[in-house]
Amino acid sequence: MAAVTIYDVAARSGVSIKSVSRVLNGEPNVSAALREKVAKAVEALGYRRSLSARSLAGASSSLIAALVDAELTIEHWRSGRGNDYLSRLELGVLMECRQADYHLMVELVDHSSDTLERELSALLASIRPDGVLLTPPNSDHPRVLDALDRAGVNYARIGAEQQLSRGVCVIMDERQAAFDITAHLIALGHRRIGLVTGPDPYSASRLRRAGYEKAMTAHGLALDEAAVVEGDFTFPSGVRGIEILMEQVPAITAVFASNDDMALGVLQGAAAAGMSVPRDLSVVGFDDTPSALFSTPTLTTIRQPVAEMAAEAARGLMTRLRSDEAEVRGAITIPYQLIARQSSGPVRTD
Amino acid sequence: MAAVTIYDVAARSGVSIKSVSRVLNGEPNVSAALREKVAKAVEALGYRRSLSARSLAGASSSLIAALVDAELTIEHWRSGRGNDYLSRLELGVLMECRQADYHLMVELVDHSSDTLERELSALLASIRPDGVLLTPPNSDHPRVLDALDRAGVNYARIGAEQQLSRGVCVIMDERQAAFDITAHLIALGHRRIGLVTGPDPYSASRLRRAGYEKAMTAHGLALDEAAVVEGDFTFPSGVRGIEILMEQVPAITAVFASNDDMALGVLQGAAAAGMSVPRDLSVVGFDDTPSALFSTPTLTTIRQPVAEMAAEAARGLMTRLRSDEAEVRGAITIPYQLIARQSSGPVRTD
DNA sequence: TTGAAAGCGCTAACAT
DNA sequence: ATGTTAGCGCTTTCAA
Repeated sequence: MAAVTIYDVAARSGVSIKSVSRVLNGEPNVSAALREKVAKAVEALGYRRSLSARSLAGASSSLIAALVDAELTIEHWRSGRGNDYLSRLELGVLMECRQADYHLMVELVDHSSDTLERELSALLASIRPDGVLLTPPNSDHPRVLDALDRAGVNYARIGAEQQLSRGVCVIMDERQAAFDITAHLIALGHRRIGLVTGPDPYSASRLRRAGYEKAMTAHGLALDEAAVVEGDFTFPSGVRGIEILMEQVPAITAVFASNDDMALGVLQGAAAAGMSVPRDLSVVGFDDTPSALFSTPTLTTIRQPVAEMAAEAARGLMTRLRSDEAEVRGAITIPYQLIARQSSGPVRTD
Repeated sequence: MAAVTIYDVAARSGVSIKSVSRVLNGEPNVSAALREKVAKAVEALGYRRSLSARSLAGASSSLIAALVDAELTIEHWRSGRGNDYLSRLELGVLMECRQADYHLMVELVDHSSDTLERELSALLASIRPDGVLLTPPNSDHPRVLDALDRAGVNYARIGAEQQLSRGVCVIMDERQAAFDITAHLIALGHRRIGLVTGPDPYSASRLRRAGYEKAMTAHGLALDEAAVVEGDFTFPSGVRGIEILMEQVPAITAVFASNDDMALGVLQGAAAAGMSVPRDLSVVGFDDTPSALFSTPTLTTIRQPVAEMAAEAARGLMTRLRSDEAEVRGAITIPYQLIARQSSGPVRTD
């Protein structure tokens, strides 16, 4: 079971280990004959370069570390749910890693820890990834970015909002998307449109609210404080949201929930109150989670191409790794899509 | 930016690198004073052992590789969906890795490749994980197991069915669960119960079908070939499933779909056909995906504690790694839960 | 175009 | 209880 090493390959092909290394790395100045000999020996022996030896000796580890928020993860773990966002994200990254021959390591990072910097630099010192992939909320966390900068490691930020010149940023125009979906409701004749926002610390919450407000005022509609309630991105908070809204704004005909889970809650709350969607109430969400397709009625929402964003981020990161931080470009914006389904319809005029 | 090495720590604390190594690894025969000195130097320098150096020099890499099916992943990636099962699984593993100071690497493996063995041994030769985590369908793939055995690497198998003495197996009693949920329908008075199965290659499909059949015959109900249709675990195949069933078995009053996605499809198909669930038709699924809670009506199903299974698998694997394969125990069976929601009700008797 | 030799930062025998 | 010395399997100078 002794592993096949570069020495075995060198011996079998009758060349030096350096030559083998050259062939393996596709370096120039190697004769075709030598290349051929080595390739044959590699094939015959089933040789594979050791990742750890390579990262120890060389400058690169071929490792991409995805830094996932611990708190969020633990919460999901507790409730026995998966994380659709993360799952899609990982799929995207995985596909790119496979192509570019990188390996993906998934690490938990507690963004709310007060020893955050220490933990991060410890992690980086230990695994020495070539690049780091940041997911929300870490992608917008200045202390995280600072720590990575200090460690001198390249990173890509998915769904970032601020300081978009730092790292490879891949974003979606959340504000415009929220504007669009609100405008969609207005186009259907709705005037009294409620909003169930997400928690304020999330940049997504703020941006989506801004888009909603912009759409309202752009169409000459008044902003009504009573028509806005704050949720926490969970299903129950959506149920509560619509209950409050119905009380505060009895004439309400449409609701924009800041994410699908809450929109689904709104759907259920509306049903419980005897309202028929979309006849009595139009409901729209944001994210296009799988459930948006399975709900009754199916949910009008914004599709966020998370996997694509992640793939783009990974690609950007790898490009940067290759070119040694040569090119510095701005954020990459990925297009979203407004998916009109059954939950939104023309305002009732009886 | 030069990395802090064990030599730096040794120099600062005035001891040899071996002593530092001893302290770091918690080896015996170290005086408290020395331990103290080293700890201080480590702290002061912010020293972290290099993963690659450790795995190169030592016998262990502190790496767990999760082998995820490429085909399945690519399919999810194409359709822009996440994979709830995998997501939950990963959460469970991640929590354990964090505790035991292992790192998780996620790798795609194409179980249908005809160079499967080569790819696997190449992967193992390259990253040299201490242990491997197998997810379905790889966890039941003899060629995969053989390749891992040949490489001499320990593995845990999640959701395995066959040869449960190989590796650390963590399973759920799918057959019994299917039996239970079928019996649940029978107890509600249903006699004509349809089954939408999953694809045959999946052991889960076969086991669930077996449980269904056992429950039927155990309660003196005839097995009707026409009441069984094969789906492919997707939502559309559920829609098609109920369409076919209604045609083949007009008197049908209940359907057991082999997973939730298909059950949700059945729900939609039934609604499209003007049937009210559960008044006209009871529907049950399997998995308890998030959507099961958001559907209208909410879905009666079997809750599979995937995260727990994965955590248990990881724990078992790590134990085995520690004890050098000392203990050989059988499969670990994790309890499931029948969750009765709105989609199943007493048979209509008018 | 090719090769020899010196590390990379650890662990592991083998002293002491 | 502590230290010395080899490697682990590569990449990287530096020579030839």
